[in-house]
Amino acid sequence: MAGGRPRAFDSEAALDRALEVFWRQGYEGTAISDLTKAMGINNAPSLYNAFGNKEQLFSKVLDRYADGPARYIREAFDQPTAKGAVEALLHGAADATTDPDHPRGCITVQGALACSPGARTAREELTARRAAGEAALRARLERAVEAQELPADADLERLARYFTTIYQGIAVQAAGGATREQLHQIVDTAMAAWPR
Amino acid sequence: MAGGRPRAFDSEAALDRALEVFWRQGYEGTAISDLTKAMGINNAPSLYNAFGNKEQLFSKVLDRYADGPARYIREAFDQPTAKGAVEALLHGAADATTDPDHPRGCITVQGALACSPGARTAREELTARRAAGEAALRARLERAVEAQELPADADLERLARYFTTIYQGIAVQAAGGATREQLHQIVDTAMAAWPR
DNA sequence: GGGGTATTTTAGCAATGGCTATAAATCCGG
DNA sequence: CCGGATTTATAGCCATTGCTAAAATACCCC
Repeated sequence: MAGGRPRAFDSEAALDRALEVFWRQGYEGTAISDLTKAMGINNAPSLYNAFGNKEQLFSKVLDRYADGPARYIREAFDQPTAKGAVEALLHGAADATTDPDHPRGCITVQGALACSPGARTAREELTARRAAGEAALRARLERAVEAQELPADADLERLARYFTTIYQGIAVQAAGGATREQLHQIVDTAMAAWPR
Repeated sequence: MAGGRPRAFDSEAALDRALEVFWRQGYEGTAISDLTKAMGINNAPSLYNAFGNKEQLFSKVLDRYADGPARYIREAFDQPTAKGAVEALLHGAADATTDPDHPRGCITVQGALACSPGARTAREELTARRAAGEAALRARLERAVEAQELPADADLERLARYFTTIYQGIAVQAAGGATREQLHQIVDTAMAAWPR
């Protein structure tokens, strides 16, 4: 078994660059040439060889996003209380969506909200990932019922959907230029809906 | 003064069709050929002659949106109380973003959240219109202070931004497939933040 | 029916879209 | 230094993008 000609670029760094572009311009607003340029790849075939087609690259980029800039989401669920978890999630979103080192907003929200039929797969993937986030939050709330932090008759689906809506609204606000402080204020206001 | 050859299509009906397409596919996901097809115009020059270029058409479409499917927004502010106005606004959004006669979501949110540099003007126009909505809500809250519905020290900017965030979150939820009932529930939950 | 006006029609341009066949280059093990 | 493996490089395909010049058509008024 031999080795073959080595990659001329770092795969993970290239994925980070691709993430940046998709994040800023959305799936449909991103051309392959935008990607190769940003990723430091001189030619399209190298990109296709390494990451598959545009859809497949987008999917890999979303994984990278979840493990990188959006890592705080999973970590938020590790908070000792569900209320703390939601606060960590939303304050984390306020920070992440206004991080000067990244595009504004959340790629899961703005990556492909409305698009042509040709981008349907990408849109559906994002929809599924958003639904998965909501489900994860709901699961965290269920643990809170078991721990008697929340009453047994709390409407967890409703709560999870509400806070997910806050999250997504924050992402839109960030994309529109809201400041970090303003977003944190929104979170504080939103927490008024926490069951008492 | 003469008349010239008459239009072969109804301008307002054509705008409604264009709205539908931009709403469903976003600014960047919509091709001129998509528009002419949907608008019942056989050729591009007729469209350019009647509505200007893509950006200008998009702007006209947004006006049409505000006067049509999104008319409920302005009307909501006419409610006798500010709380009633916010409720009318958000419950109206729950209905409008899930209207089976229109695409899901809100064109102001999903029309151009993240896009290529070529769509910058469209994105900025949408951002401005969202900011205008937030400002209008804030103005309505100011009237409520004058009417002593709200305390003089209420943080109106914060409240307006919070409910705007709810509105935008609802739009994302709707685009992702949430049901009308679920969205109304979100509104009820969100109203817990109303000052007491 | 002719003049003036505004529209539609036809045809197409230059640029870009995603993607790929083919060939050259660079590695490893022997 | 050769053979197998893998990646890069060159070049380009075909469809579509937003948009437009030029010509043909249809109306009103006189």
